[in-house]
Amino acid sequence: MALEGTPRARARAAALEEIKRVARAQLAERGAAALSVRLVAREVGMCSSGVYRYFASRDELLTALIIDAYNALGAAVEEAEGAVDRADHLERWQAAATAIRQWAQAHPQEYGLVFGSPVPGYVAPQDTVVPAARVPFVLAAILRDAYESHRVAGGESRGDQREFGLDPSFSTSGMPLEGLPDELVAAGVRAWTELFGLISFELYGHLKGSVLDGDAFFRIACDRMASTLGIVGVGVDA
Amino acid sequence: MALEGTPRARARAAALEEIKRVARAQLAERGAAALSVRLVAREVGMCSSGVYRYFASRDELLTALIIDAYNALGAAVEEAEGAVDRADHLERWQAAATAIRQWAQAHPQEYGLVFGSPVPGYVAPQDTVVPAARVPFVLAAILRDAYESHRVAGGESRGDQREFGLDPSFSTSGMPLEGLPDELVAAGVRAWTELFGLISFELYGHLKGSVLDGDAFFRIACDRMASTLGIVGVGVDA
DNA sequence: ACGAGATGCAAGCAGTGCTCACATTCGCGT
DNA sequence: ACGCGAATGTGAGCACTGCTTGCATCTCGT
Repeated sequence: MALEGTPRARARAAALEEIKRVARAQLAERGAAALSVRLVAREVGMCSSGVYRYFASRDELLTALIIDAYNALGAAVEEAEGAVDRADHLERWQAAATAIRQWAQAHPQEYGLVFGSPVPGYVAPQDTVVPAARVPFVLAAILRDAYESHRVAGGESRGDQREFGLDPSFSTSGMPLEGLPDELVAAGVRAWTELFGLISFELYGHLKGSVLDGDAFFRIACDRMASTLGIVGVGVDA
Repeated sequence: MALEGTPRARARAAALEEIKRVARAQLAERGAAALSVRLVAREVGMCSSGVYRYFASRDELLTALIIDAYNALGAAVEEAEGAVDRADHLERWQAAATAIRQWAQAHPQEYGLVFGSPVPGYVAPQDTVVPAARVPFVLAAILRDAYESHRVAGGESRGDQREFGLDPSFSTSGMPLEGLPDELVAAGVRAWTELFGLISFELYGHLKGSVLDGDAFFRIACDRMASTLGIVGVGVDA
């Protein structure tokens, strides 16, 4: 990992990382709209136009930060979920969900960059799809493991995902969802959206006045979601 | 309604509305970040500094648009839900949910302004809370009506909303939720967040690759939510 | 050792939000 | 009916932005 490539390439990579580091700091404390190339340049110690040797535009810099954010969130979730007994599916679900929420609260601006309203004419480049899939992948794996550990005869995928509005290529495109009943996959997607809907609503203050103890509400909500998905704790029979 | 107040006041109100109209148009086609006071001023036909007689800052103009957006969404939902047989709770739920989704898709930028990531240091002023409550109010009323029409003995609120993380003042602050079991109120809040989470995810492209037929998926998801909340159609016994 | 390409700089363009001193104009109280 | 004061619109200007371009410089691979 360390010191690979020519010195030139290493210097370039270092500068790139330094710019992103400074940009991330400014993003965190001033918000995405206030992120200024000139300010970043000043703080990095170079002329504003120098940054354009590394990022063709402000948008491209933002895109880099988005990809980093996806990866940071993905890594945090993978680590938290990976530290749990594989057989305790409920705890794995709770760990993953809690990790998402905690990361969001620790990095609200980066979270907003990714899951908030996209900036004006912004279209997500292809580079984001792999990092973006890391969290759904973790959640899907929990769902599949839980399903397989309590599998009962029948209830297989009936191949009519379209009835649920699902994309037929979804279950076969790397996501660990093969063989799961469509109904369950659809419920999983619903839980996924609820998870992020809840976290976003809480983060953006829409729950002010209705939810007082965000921790408690979130924990219970996750419990209910897991229960709906047939995800149970260790030592519990289906 | 028409022609109230002094001529001055009417002229001012007209100018205010005209500015908001133009701003809303620009917001719709260029996004919130690109909304420019100078451009609005030009299009309205006055010098850029003139608009500052009406809005103290760009942020204040945006806030006005946010309030209008809340009210437009609220009105759309109220109208759609109000056109349904009062006794058909399931259809009322579907109508309200569908109205939210359709409004969001018809006004993505305004929706994003309200439910997306808040701009940098932005804090929602108090003026937004009443308009913001219109949609939750409609949903809560459906939930209450459904509950009361199938009420069974017991299951009342036990007064320990805190256990669910709920705000004790929530049920008694105008929202039509008095007397509902805490568990049900909590489930209602969850459905509320799922609804907006789903709409946001779809609108922002996070479901690309998993959901193919958004209409179908949304309809089924709403069905399941309603079912979880005990909201059933007319002529169905509890 | 040298040449080429990568890197950084300064100046500049067009645009932004916002302020301020200045006209004008309108309408309310007398 | 009239005059004064407030409300309204103007234009210049400040400090900032993203981004481009021509030029120098410096570094690394051959």
